[in-house]
Amino acid sequence: MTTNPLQPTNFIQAIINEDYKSNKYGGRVHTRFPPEPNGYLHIGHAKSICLNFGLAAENQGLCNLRFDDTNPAKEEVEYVDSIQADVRWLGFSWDDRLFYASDYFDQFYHYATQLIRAGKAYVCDLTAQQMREYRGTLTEPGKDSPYRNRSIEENLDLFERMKNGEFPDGSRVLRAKIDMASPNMTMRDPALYRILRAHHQRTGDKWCIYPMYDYAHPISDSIEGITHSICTLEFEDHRPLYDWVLEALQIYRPQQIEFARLNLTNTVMSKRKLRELVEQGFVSGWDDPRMPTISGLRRRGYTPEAIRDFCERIGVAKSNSTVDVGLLEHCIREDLNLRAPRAMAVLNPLKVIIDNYPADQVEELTAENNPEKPEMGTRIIPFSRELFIEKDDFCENPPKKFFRLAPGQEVRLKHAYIIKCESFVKDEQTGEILEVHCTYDEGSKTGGPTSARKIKGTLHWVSAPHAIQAEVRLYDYLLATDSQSNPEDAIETEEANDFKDAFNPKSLERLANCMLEPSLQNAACGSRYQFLRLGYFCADLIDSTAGSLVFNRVVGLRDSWAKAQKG
RNA sequence: UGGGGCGUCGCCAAGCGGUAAGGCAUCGGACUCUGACUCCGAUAUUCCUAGGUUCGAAUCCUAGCGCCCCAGCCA
Repeated sequence: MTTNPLQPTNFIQAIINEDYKSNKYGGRVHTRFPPEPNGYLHIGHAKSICLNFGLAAENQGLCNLRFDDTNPAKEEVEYVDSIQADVRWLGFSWDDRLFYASDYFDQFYHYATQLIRAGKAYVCDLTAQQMREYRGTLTEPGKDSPYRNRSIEENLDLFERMKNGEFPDGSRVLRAKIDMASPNMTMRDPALYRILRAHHQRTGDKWCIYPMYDYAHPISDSIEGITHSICTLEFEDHRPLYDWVLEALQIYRPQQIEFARLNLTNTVMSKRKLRELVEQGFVSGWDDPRMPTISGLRRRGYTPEAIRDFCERIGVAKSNSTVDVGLLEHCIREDLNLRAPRAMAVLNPLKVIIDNYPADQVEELTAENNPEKPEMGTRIIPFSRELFIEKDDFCENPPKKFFRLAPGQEVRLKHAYIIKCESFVKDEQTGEILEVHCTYDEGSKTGGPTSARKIKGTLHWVSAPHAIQAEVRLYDYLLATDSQSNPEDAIETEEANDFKDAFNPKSLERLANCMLEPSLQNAACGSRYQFLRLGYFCADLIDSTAGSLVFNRVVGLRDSWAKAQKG
């Protein structure tokens, strides 16, 4: 109970504030997150989770987790487990309020008989095909089912026999008696119960009739004392039915509020499409780091904090929108910049030999772990005569403003010395640069007498004899469409018969021969680092082991040089 | 030609009759032993269009236009 309404941050909070004023729910705020356990949660669900749990928390209210398990044909325990893990990982708690719509099956049944007694529901024997024909079209009214005026006694008898398994699947349904001529298709005597012999993961074979969403949802909300039942826009047309059910039953009435679901550029967000990617092998699973699923983002290296921040920044409204994935990337960079320790890793190694450095000498250099946070301490990095630098950091014929290594050019090695490129060895057949020879300025070591010299470029590097070889996986967008410059095309491609035509064949690039600084040897699975000048990387939760490290690139650092080169 | 929604900067999004917040992106510049971070500055005389009401409109009225959703015994 709050006495000072919050400054509304979105239209739903504004409604809550109004409800406080009118004392609609006695000052209570009670929401729920009601996933159907038929797939993995994705970033779109995260928006809903943050909204529901967030609104409850900010208004000193409660939020339930409720599985909408009314269709056993599609639902599996694997999904209920993953959903709970994901919600928890995102940082939300439902305490002891974990519910299942199936908890209420007896109650639903009882209420249904009540509707029949009130003359508001009837058993209909029309086939699915016939029902479709009787329903009419968007512009023409439907016509009454010939079974619409059965007696209450007959309906009661038939419904009970439906429950008792006396009729085959699909042979009859229980329907609400509303209005076959309603301009709202949802109100044309919608089905409330169907006969379906499917084993339910929680109720087993107790039932052979299962309630429909439109019937089960309002009652579940009512039973749980939900105040604000938040759902997505496509249910707007269902709101009159939601209200009708509760009104007909004369039970407590929550209010349904709809908001626009999240769409993200360069990816897909429907469970159907995500499942296709998984089942047809486009990705390795629901948790493939390219997937916009919570488990995929987690494996990629995203933090719950970044995802929550993202959900706050995108806002909540009713207009269909597609958020630029760049905002998500911004959120994880901002979070990891402050938290991730730095390390040096070379993805595409090029040998550098410091000709005037003693062959058998090894120095232990000190490097800060995070310049943003001195309290994160320092670590030791070995330096020796032979190093690896990034192939991209050397150029035989450098373009203007190339502040990296090139013949005759000087560059600073991070935490170490200033070196100068004297010569290089090139494979004349392939044109590949094989090694680069340099000399170093002995006094230029970090902290040394000539270290303050102005040098434009600083490179990351790894001591060759000390380097740890590792695999690094670079990810790009799932869909290659550039919806920014050509939104129409993107939508067409994505919605085409086969959105997979837009699948980005370069969405995964594996680099097996990367060289890491030795401090990374004990990187724990899931630990995140900023590889200097490259981006943020996360030791893979599944494939990385001490003997064979595997890092995923969470997101690259912003790169104004690359951008300038392109433009 | 039915019903329900939505239309404010490239992408999100505030605004609710008093003279266009903020974020992302973009473009300049400063700083820099990460071309990162940070910092400074720029960026809608205009709110889908056209009329109208008003001293005053993105906000009210009228008429259009555009986009999304609905004809599952899915959710």
